[in-house]
Amino acid sequence: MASDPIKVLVVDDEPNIRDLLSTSLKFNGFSVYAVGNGNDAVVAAEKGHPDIILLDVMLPDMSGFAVTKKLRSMSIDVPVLFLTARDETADKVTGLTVGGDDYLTKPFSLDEVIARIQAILRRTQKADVEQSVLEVGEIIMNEDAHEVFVNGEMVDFSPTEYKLLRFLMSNANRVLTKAQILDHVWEYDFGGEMGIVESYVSYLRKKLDPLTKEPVIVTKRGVGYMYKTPKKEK
Amino acid sequence: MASDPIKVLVVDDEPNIRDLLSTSLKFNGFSVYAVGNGNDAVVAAEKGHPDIILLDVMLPDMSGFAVTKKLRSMSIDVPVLFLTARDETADKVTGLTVGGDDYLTKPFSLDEVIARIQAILRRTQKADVEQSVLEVGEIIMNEDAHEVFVNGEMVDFSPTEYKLLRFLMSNANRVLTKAQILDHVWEYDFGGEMGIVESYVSYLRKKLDPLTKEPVIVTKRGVGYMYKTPKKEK
DNA sequence: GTGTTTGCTGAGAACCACCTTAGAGACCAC
DNA sequence: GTGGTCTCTAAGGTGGTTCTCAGCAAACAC
Repeated sequence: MASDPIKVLVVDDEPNIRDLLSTSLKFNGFSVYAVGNGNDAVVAAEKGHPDIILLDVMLPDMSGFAVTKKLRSMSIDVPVLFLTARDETADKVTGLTVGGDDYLTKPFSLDEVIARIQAILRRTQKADVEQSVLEVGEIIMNEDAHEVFVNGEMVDFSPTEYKLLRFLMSNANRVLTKAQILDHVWEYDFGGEMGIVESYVSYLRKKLDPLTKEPVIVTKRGVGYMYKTPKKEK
Repeated sequence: MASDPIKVLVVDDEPNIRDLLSTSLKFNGFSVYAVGNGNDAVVAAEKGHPDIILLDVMLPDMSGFAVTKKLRSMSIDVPVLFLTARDETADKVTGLTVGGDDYLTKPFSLDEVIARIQAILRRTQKADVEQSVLEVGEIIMNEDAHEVFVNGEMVDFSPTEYKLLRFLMSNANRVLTKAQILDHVWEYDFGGEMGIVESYVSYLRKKLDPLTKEPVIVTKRGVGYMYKTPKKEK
């Protein structure tokens, strides 16, 4: 977070998604510009020099692929994170993630978006982003390899468990409410109850606690959960 | 409290709640403007440039979500603290804590409102507010972690105990009547007796006094209670 | 001193938050 | 398909939390 903020261009025709992404990304320190169709996207990419583009595949005027093709032909090599509906993924997206590109299926979770953006920027070295290794307390999380080591021992996690742990770790020593956790770790259209957070915290504890000196995830009754490190800092 | 006062826009269709919040917030040094429906809220947010909005989810003309959506689409990124009825929480909460936003269920306590507002402003760094660490006398309260240290030793408190202690500490060396305490720490529709304040003061003392040199909560008979620090500051 | 008021505290009942687990169903790999 | 993993729900159990009450102690007034 030292130098200039990372510039993100968001391209999606659904205002809801656009606002959701804008709000979330801005809050995470990115500079965001959002447009709703392909033509505007090309213009914005040309003039705004974004560091990365979040690009919906289905746009009203032209496909997201056409947008990138146009950009490449203009020698604009900004990396792209495609957003696709679940059924578009298999056949269409394959082979598109050339270069540093990647794709994400809708509905996604906000924490996942941030993580993917940082992964792409790390790979393309276009900007200084957070380390790919997140080390907090007794746990080391390697974002590139998707591996977690607890006091030197590797532990397997399901995708959701991994995302939850990452969110807790990146907010170490701060209480997070179940609503916050739900909003960031689960997909944005999740319609279920907050009890699922309790379940997944339970799963994490079952795997983590046998390997740590003290419980790392503490319950703040009536408030939420907190990933706690032994050392106390301000 | 150095520079300009923090501007709060209150949006609620119930005049009682509006007055309650306005009075309380003004008394706490905020500059308050209150409206009763969504359209007025959008106009007020546009013209008044508030630092934060307290927004009821159920409004007569449009939902609180629609209001924020409209604001976001106008690139007005002011953080929002949603006010929801208890039964709305479960299904509707998803997406509320995106960005710097947060939510509070009705009925709430006034002290909680202040604390949440300060927490949001702290996170979004939109204004200079109090530190997240409240240190008064021998007690250190970390608001982010919801942890309290008494002379270096961590002490657990229930949510109500915590709120009471926070209220006493933030009014250190000032006598608070039981009625004041009840009004600020308990939910605004609490129907019980003031004896409960005595009970909770007793709970606090039982936990605090063994760790402090002298009692920190003193009784002013016939008046109320006071959190007392050894050194006296203005 | 006596009586009255006010505050303190422990006990207990009702409630609620949380933990854990089992299981149904979706999804994926082979 | 078939088996396995993963997600999510539901339900029982547990202990924490809230609040009331009643008896006792302390302060006060006379």
